[in-house]
Amino acid sequence: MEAREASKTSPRVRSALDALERAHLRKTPQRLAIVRAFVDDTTHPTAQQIFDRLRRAMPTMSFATVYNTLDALERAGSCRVLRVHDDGSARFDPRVDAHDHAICETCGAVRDIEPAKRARLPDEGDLDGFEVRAVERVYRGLCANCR
Amino acid sequence: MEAREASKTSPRVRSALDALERAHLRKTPQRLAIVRAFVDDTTHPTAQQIFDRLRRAMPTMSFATVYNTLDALERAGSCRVLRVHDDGSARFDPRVDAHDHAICETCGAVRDIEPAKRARLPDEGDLDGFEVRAVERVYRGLCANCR
DNA sequence: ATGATGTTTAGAATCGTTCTTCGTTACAAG
DNA sequence: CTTGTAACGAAGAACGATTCTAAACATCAT
Repeated sequence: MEAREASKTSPRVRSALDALERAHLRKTPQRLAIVRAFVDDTTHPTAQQIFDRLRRAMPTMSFATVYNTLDALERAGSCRVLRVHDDGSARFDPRVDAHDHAICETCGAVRDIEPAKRARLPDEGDLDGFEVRAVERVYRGLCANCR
Repeated sequence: MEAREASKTSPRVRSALDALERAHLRKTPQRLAIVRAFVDDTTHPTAQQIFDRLRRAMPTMSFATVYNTLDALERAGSCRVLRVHDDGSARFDPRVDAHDHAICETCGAVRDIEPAKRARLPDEGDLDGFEVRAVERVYRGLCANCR
């Protein structure tokens, strides 16, 4: 029973719902379902993949709601959008702390990577007045499975 | 007259055409026009922008030909595709040597950045068997104009 | 409980990109 | 030079991902 209770309020689910609250966004059943289906997923799913998972439990769920909710979560600061594939499709990442991504050129899998210790920014001179607010690093290559 | 001659065979134009030849791709008038319109452009244009420039000189140019040619150039190794904007649209970059990009969150401009000296890869342990073939670094922030 | 406001639904619309069909052109072999 | 073959380009239709629209509905502060 403790496990069941914990699954309802896993730390990530709780933090996503708190973020919605802070942003004055309503906690609707749809949003709750999407948060639960997505927030502990490290595979960087597409909106379609999240939608497919939810159809079973909420058959009336609209595709637009998935986009709207992920958008709301992003505005609330508990989700990020990633565009790392050739087709430009959006992948959603529930991790919002600093981290990088490795993309397998063969199978397309996206994996979180801890950033290099003492990673460097370009020399100020090379930035030429540009003010860096965020850094994204993408490693392209072959995952352990595909090698 | 030297200037005119040089403009017809700028080093980048020549290198792009050589690359086409090496890849056994034909040097058609359309491809030549696209190469000339694009190869010295550091603004990372969309296919639409390149198409608009060419309309004047080649009114019959098809939109698909722009994509096909940029694709051919990419396969030939003298162009890269960049997807750094929220809409996932493709930007084309004639620079194929190692460099990074800064994206202005206000105006959307994309600027080439020289990579940091001694930039680091993540620790092998964190890569967990992933074989890195290429690294892309994107800096998001404010360009000198928009600050 | 109630109402103002925010949200969902379903499907249409949009946007960037790719595909398809067919006519044209380049190049090679004779 | 002529012809065959494959590559290429034009035009527009098709496609897939995402966003918009209008109307019905649900949430939450009061």
